[in-house]
Amino acid sequence: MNGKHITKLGFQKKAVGLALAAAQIRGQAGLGQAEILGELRGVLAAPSEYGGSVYAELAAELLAQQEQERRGQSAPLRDSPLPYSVWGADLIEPGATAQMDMAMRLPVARAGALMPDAHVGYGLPIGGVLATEGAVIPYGVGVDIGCSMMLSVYPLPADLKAAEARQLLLKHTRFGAGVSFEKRERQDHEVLHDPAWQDQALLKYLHAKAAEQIGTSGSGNHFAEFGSFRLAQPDLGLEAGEYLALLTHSGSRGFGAQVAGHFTRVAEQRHKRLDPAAKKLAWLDLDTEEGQAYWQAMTLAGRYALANHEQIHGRLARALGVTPLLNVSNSHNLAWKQQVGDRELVVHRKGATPAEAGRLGLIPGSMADPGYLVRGRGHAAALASASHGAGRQLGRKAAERSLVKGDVQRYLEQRGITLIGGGVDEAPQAYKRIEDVLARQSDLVETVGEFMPRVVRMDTGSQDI
DNA sequence: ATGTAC
Repeated sequence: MNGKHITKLGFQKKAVGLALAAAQIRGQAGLGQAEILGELRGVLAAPSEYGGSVYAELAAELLAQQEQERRGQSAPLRDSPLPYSVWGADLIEPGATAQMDMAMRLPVARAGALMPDAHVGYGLPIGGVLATEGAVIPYGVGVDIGCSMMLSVYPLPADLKAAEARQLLLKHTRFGAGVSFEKRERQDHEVLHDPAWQDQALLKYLHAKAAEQIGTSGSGNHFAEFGSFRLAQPDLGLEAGEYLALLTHSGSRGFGAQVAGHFTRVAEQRHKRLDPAAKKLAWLDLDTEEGQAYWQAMTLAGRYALANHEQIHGRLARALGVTPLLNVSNSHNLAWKQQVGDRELVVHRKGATPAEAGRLGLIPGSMADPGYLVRGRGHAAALASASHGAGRQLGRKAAERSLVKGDVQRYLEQRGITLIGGGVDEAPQAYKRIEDVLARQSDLVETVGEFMPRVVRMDTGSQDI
């Protein structure tokens, strides 16, 4: 008798172990394998009849699992989507709108909005904002949980030599999938000592990876770049003018990716009868153990991602020998509990910047276009959100197919950009014009300052620029 | 996004 016999009967998750334990006891009582399997079949068919037996614990777990399934299946999709507001509809591909429509048909959906950088993603589109009640959607947060931006403005003129900036980035940042910091370079951080790591087997398991990778940047659209930050008028305690600044885009690395993967699978298991078109929008109820576990892991991944930025900025500030005048950061892949009207809802921002009234946020353009420090206006219909960047206008493969390397190189040269790494799939031409995107959301955020990249580091793409 | 499943 082993786990395979048990799972073959149809037992799942925790029930497998419980069934094995009960089978062992029955075996010791002298029953044969066939007899035990027969009894287990009986328990599976009618768990409520085995309350007082050796199978009591197993039966209770099965009943709980059945209840979970019923919950997930109790409310079907709405026939039509709840209404939601769209910013910059002329910039948004139909596929992204279709995904948002689907999200607004979920029984747990209450409100939503689509930002002008929106494009197709898994489940919820990138640039999608979705408020649910009592439930959280792993793919409503995204694969890179806590993906975020950080800006440091230094008390230095914006004339750092490109060669020096390049050396600093090469020495103090780490890019690439799977990369970690060398053992002797590794730094500790408060977040690694959070008691939450001990609360779940998954988090315990992922702690070592998190400790190895902290302070790294990863791959894809993540970057670290020196540039000039321009403040048109005095603000935030700074005089108007140009400053040297560092802008970074990073996330929760392998740790967050595995948390996302795990809980997405759990959510999909819970909603097996959900319309296949909404499969990637499977949710977890917050009043379940799993929902709470995801919330805890997601929150930890959000703080871990910001800790990555802190270490990147800490290393570079030390190397420059300066203390920043200003440090701003924001997550743009996360869910928050937020008061919406008279209810507390779960607001998912998947590639959307929190933009409550007065709150600072960072909206990057591309490796060769300006990014912006913005101040939120707290627009209610946008659930106090804005775009998280320019947004893709070409998918990665489409960019590699259609963009000409010489055109990309010329674009960088014309703007005086020094690039380390970088792939054609991340070329400026693969993104919407940041000016267009900002123009469509002037009622969501006001511009405070402009950051122009000068020396940019990214992971190497499959096709170098 | 990650480097492929506790």
